[in-house]
Amino acid sequence: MAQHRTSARESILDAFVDLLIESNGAGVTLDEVAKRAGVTKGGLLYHFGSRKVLDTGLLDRFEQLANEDYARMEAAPEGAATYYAKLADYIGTDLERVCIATGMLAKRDARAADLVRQMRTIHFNLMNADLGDPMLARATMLIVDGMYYDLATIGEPFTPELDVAAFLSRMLATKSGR
Amino acid sequence: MAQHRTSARESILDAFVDLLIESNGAGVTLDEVAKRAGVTKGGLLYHFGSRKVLDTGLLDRFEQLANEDYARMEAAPEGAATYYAKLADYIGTDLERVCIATGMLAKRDARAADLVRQMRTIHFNLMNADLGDPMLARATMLIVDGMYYDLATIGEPFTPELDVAAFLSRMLATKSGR
DNA sequence: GTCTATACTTCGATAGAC
DNA sequence: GTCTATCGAAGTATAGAC
Repeated sequence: MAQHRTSARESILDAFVDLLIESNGAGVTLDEVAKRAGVTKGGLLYHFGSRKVLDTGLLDRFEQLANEDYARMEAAPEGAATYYAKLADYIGTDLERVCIATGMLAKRDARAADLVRQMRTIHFNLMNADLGDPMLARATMLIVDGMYYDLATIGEPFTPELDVAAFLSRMLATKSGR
Repeated sequence: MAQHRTSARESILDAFVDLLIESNGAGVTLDEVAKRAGVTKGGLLYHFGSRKVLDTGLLDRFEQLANEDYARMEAAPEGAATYYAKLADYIGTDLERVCIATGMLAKRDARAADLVRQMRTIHFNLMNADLGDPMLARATMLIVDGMYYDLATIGEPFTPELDVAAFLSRMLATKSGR
């Protein structure tokens, strides 16, 4: 039974992600999502039976994209830490968008919060395996996260911007001295 | 005209802060605030004429407590950076509570967002003046913020916990080598 | 100064037409 | 499969009694 890869469903999820990002954590209503997706609330509720089902649809998409990224990070020739620090390669991707949207959901959805926690743990483990120094892995992760946070929330790099590569050099230089 | 230091107003603000923290970014209603404060919604709306006025009341309190803390941080004998890194002295204070509550408001209130941004800038400037190294000040701030974030949101220190004092030693050791 | 009662709005969800 | 119409719950705000 050949069936259209139903794009209405995907359009609705796209609209949901967009609105979650734009509304910056405030509530996103089914009416808004339906309007943005070009359907009515009734139409939306045909595809996603309830608000909760819509949330779950987003989290499923997040999980898929995140898993793909873990694999890329682990296999990165430049190493997991350097891969993680390349914010320019992350910003603007579908993964980033779904990630932000999932973060917005995390306040009222336990599964979303779990997925975000799980992601942080996996990122740390990969960077630790790469650098072989838990303290350095931890510091690097915190710094990259913080820089991204400033970039993402304030909309511009905090002044002065930190050169992560230079920071890593400075930190790595201290390893031999222990 | 001696007038009671009207504590109903303060009780309402206390309840508002508590509920904002507990509800972790979800909506806090006037009914909930009123109930927690031991007044009715009508009573609440006598003291704070609208939802927006209640928000403003919280932000005024934040601004006052934050300004007091800036002064302490600048005058700290151990230096601004070390003062900033002492999370144990911050966690559990009224300042922390109001700070979290203000952060919750920042999503839907522009003034709250501005106050948070302003606080970050002041913290950075004080640490930079203390350390005399913008890159180190920036890294330290990001790391302390990140550790606090994990502590506050996940409820426990991320494993492994980073020793900020040791980190500062390692980083400061690299300064002479530039 | 604080409470009760209620009006108005918004949101999620259901029923049923098409 | 998508839309219209509408319900019920929850939220903010107002009017007026006490």
